[in-house]
This record gives sequence, structure tokens and C-alpha cells, in this order.
Amino acid sequence: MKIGELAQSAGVSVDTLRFYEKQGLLPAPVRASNGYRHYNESHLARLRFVRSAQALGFTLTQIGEILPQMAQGTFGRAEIERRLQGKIAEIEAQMLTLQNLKQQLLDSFAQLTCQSEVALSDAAATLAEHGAPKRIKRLHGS
Amino acid sequence: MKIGELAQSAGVSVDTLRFYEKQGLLPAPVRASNGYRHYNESHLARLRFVRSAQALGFTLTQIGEILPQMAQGTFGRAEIERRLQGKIAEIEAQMLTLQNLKQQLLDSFAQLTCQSEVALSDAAATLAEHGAPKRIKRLHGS
DNA sequence: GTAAAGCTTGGACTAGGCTCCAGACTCAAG
DNA sequence: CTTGAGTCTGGAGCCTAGTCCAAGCTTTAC
Repeated sequence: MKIGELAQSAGVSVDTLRFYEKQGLLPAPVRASNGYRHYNESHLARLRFVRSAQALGFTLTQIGEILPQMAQGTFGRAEIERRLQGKIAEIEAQMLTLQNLKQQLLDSFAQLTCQSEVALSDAAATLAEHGAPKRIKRLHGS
Repeated sequence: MKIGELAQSAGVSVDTLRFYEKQGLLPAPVRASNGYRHYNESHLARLRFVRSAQALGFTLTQIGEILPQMAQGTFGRAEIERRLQGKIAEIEAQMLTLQNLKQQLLDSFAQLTCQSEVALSDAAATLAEHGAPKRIKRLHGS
């Protein structure tokens, strides 16, 4: 399998594949005499794992930490459990933040419909004084 | 008001103020003969508005679009309403994504406790096939 | 008088995950 | 043979919202 074919199979770009290789997320494949990378099924499986873990909210860095442990087999049930729990807690915290944010927007909206034209400004000012959420921790990239 | 005083009043760093000025979020203040910036109350008000809008989930870019319209007075109730609605919709979409993500993690977890040691991998693979959330749109910066 | 704190500038740097580029090579189709 | 698509490399650039730095000025406090 050449790089374009693997990219196609997995739904990623060839740039992404070379990037993953550089990052150590994908093992360097054998090279044909022309220098072209040649991948096999195990690369596809690995790539799918990386993308899936990413979909589960893990960052590439975290995935990079998980991978060698999995390969060594030292990655037991307890460890997986711990990581999943941690990720769930992260998500719950984010949901709470969003819930607050939404409520505050709804409040602004309520003020707006029954008050004045500068309600956004007012609501925002009020919000700022009474302590708004500072920032939302990003789960993974943009 | 010198830059440090404004920063103090608004609870931001002087670096942030210079950054906002460069970005056009804060009008350039008059300079004293020594080159120092001198701010007035309107700068503080503007700054508070920027921070508040940010707290409401708007990005600096979005705030930069809102500001000139507000200054012109062409920014009526309908427009504010529209933007708040849009932001609420964004948040709801994010919450839904997080809800799905959490459910999928819980599923992985369930599989894990009653199946095998490679459950994460399995769960992830399953997730990938059945359509995982691709990415979470960031509400605002890290 | 001297030291510390504050102000000025431009520019580099951060994280995360890619994306794009130039210039050179290889391969497949017509 | 030519053309176009695919591949190679290293490195730069993008995005957000700042933060940090150096080198040099000014102001304030003692």
C-alpha cells in the first residue's frame, strides 16, 4: 500500500500520515527501491486506533504515551480504566461549563427582550462582575 | 490612567492591553510627552465590554466585528438577538457532541469491565466505524 | 543620588494538529 | 515522448489569545 492509498483508506491526508510518522504515532514503513513508503495492514490498524482514540478525546501526545504500553502488553485493565475515567471527568467538567455559559446567554437574552438596546453590553458587564467562566479547556485541537 | 492602572482596574495584564490595541479591539489612546499611553473612562468601558463578550463565549475576532457596528449605532436589538441565538446554538451543539462522547466512553468502559484487555482498542474501532464525532469546535482559545 | 518599579518597542514563543510549499524524482497512460 | 499525477524531503505557516523577553527610557520612593 502506498501512502496515498493508506490515506484514502483511512480518510486522512498524506501530509497527516507523514506527520504522524514524524511524531512516532505510526511506525516507519519499509521503503521500496524508489524511496516510496510501503504500508501493510498493521499500519492501517494502528492508524485506525490512533484516529479512534483521537475521536474518544485523547490528544496525540496522550495517544503517543498509550501506544508503547499497549505494544509491550504492560497496559492492563486498570490503566485503561483510569484513563477512560479521567477523560469522562474532563468531559463532565466541560459540560458543566457549557451549561453555565448557556444559562448566562439565556439571561442576557431575557434582559434583552424586556429591557434596552444595550442589553448585551449591560448583561455582559453584569456577568463580568458576578464572575463569568474564564475559559473552557479545549478537549482537542481546533 | 496609565496602562498599568487600566490593567489593574480591568484585571488583565499590560501585555494584553497592548495586544488588544494591536488587534484593534481597543482604540489607541493619547500619548503623554514621554510616550506613555493615557487612557480615559471610555477605554475602561470598552475594555470591560470586550472581556464580557469574551466571557459570553465570543472570540476576539467576533468581538472585533461587533464593535464598529455598535459604534455606528447600526447594531440594533435584532442583531444582538441574532448573535446571542447563534452562540446559544453553538453551545448546544457542543453539549450534544460532549454527551455523545461521554456515552461512547461509558460504553468503552462497560465493554472493558466485562470483556477483555483490549477493550479500548475494540471500542475505539467500533466507534470509528459507527461514526465518531470528528472534532469539537472550540468556543474560545485554550 | 540611587535603586526599584513602570513604561516603551519589536519580535519570539507557546500548544495542537495539521497544511502547504518548492524542487526533484518516479510512475502510468495515451 | 509527453503529460499529469503521485511521491520524496525539509521547513515554513496557520490559528487563538496571549505571554515573555531584552534593551533602553522615565518616574517614584527613600
